[in-house]
Amino acid sequence: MNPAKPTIARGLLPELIGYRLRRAQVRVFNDFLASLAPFELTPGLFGVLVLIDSNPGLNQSRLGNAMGVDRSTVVAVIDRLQARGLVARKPSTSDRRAHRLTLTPKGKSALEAAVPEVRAHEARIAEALTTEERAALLQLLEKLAP
Amino acid sequence: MNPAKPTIARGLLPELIGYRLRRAQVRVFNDFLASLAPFELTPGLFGVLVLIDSNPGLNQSRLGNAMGVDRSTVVAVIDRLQARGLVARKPSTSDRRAHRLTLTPKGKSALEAAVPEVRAHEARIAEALTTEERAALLQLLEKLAP
DNA sequence: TATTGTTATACTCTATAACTATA
DNA sequence: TATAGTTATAGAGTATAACAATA
Repeated sequence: MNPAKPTIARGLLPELIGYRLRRAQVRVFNDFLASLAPFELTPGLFGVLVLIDSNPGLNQSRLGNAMGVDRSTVVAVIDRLQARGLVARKPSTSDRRAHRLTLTPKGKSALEAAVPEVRAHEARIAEALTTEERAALLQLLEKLAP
Repeated sequence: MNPAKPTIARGLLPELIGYRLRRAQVRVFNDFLASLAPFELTPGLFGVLVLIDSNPGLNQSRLGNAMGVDRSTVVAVIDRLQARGLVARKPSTSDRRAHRLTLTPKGKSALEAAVPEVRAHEARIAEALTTEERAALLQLLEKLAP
C-alpha cells in the first residue's frame, strides 16, 4: 500500500481545455527534448530549421511572423543557429535591408538526421492513442488554432 | 484579391501533435490573459489560487509538486500573491519548517470573481467545438497527460 | 513614410546549488 | 540524514522602444 501519499484536489482545473492543453504540452515537450538531446534541438529550434528548409531565402521578419514572435526575438535565435553553423544569413539582391535565411549543408544534415528522431518521438507520444484517436486529436486541435 | 501575401510552407510541423498542441495552447492562453486582465491573473496564478483553495493548508513543496515545478520556483509565486494580499503563509503547528498556504478573504473573493470569467473564457474557446467534440478533446488530452 | 534588422533593456518562468532550520 | 523554505544565480523566451539603413 502507499504510505499515505496525499492526493491533491484540483478543483475546476481538469475541466479546462487550457489546463489540459498545458499538461499535455509539457509532457510532449519533455519527451521531445529528451529525444532530441543528442542534436541539441528544442521544439522551437527544430521548428525554425523546418521553416527555413521549407521556405529557403525567407527573411527574419517573415520567419518571426510564421513563428508568432517579434522580429527582435528572431535575431538571437538566428544568431545561435548561425554560430552553430546550421543557418546562414545571405544578402538579398532585391532588398538590401533583408537577410535571406538558408540552411547550411551542416544544417540540412542536422535536420535530416533529426527528422527520424522526431518521428520516433511522435510515435512514442501517439502510443497512448489509436490511429483514429490521433487523427481526431489533430483535427480538434486544428479547430482551436487553424 | 489578396495582394500576393505569401503563404509560408510548414513542412512536417502540422502533422506533429506537439506543434498543434503549442499553437492551440498559445491561442487559449492569450484568450485567458485577455479575459482575466482585469484581475491581473495569468493561467498559472489562477491555477495556484484554485489549488490552494482546494487544498487549504498545503505547503509550498506539495504545491510545487502539484504544479510540476521546483519548490524554489514556488517561492517567488507565493511572494507575489502574498504581496497582493491574496495568499497567506501561516505557521504549521506540526512542522515548524513548513508554511501552510491559505487564501485570504481577499484571495477568496478574487477567485470567486475570476471563476465566472474563466468559465466565459472556456465557453469562448469551446465555441469552435460541439459539446461532443469538447468532451472528446478533454478525454484525448487526458490520455496524453493523465 | 514604412520596413528590416539590430541593440538595449526588462520581465516571466524556470532550474541548480548551497544555505538554515528543522525533522 | 532528509526535508521545507529560501537565496543567489543563470538561462530560455519573450516583448517594447529606439536606431540606422534602405525601401
